[in-house]
Amino acid sequence: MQISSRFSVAVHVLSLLALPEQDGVLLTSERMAGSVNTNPVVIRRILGQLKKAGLVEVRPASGGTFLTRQPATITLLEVYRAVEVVEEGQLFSVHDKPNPACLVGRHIQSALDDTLQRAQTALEQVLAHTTLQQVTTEIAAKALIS
Amino acid sequence: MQISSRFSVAVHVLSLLALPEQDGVLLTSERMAGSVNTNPVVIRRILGQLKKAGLVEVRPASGGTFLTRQPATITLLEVYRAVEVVEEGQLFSVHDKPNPACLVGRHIQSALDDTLQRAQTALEQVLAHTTLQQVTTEIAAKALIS
DNA sequence: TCATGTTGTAACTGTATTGGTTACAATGTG
DNA sequence: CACATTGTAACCAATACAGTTACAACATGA
Repeated sequence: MQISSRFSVAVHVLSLLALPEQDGVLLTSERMAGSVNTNPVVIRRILGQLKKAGLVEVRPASGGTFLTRQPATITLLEVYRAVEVVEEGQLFSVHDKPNPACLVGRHIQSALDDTLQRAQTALEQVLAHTTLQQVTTEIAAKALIS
Repeated sequence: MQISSRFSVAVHVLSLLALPEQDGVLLTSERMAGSVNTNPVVIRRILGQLKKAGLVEVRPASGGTFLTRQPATITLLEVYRAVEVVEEGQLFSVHDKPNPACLVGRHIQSALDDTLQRAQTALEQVLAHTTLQQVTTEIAAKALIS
């Protein structure tokens, strides 16, 4: 089981928006889909989520999408949350309704919960400390040496 | 998307094995299923994975399952790996085949990879530092105060 | 020896999520 | 007012999961 690629696609899309456009052409869902290599509707769905989270402004009809904030102030955790790949605090699913007549069944959930929560938080903290700018800087750096 | 409950069920099962049996009755898949509240076949499938990982010994036909190691030496990371809820290094799925003709498309994967790997490792390290014994101790503690 | 109970697996089911696709109404702009 | 684009709904195929039935293999103990 894997975390949906919606997250990586969202970061891809935001990177496109963060990097200087070539020749001022508008970034439509069609063009973004071309870079991601998927269908424009998939991009629009994700843009809708990013818009709802306040990360981008999408111009309907006329086309064009823009970041509402500086890349340095956008963390990957915000993106991760925006595309709802994982509900808050629900990365691990725990079997429900263990047998309350059993010592283990009665307490396993709360006994595990603390550890699972910490594991999940550890993952999210790494995302929280990575900004969109770091990603685009990395992309630019790789472009130079290759 | 969530990480399969196979993991929490496996920890539940191992906790049953780690805690002193009542009256020396053998722990069959049927009895474990009763505590987890699921089907015995689900338990046997997971026991098969734990056995393959060398964490338990299962007596065929006659019944009965036993830990092969002390609970203090078994980490939740081993259990997590044993039940294969997530392939090694594959917690995040990244869209494949981004457009190589695009600057972002060409470098997004490797630019993201480092961060995602660190996020995943952070999660696994929490599991690596939690032992089965800690879980059963927690269960026993909760049983006392409730 | 043989009946019993258990494990190990295969096969099938229903459910949910995902990513892709078609279709089309709504809409802002030139 | 024509046009390109967005925003959505609807549908599809693929995949994963947990549950279930069924049954062969087999160790034990009567």
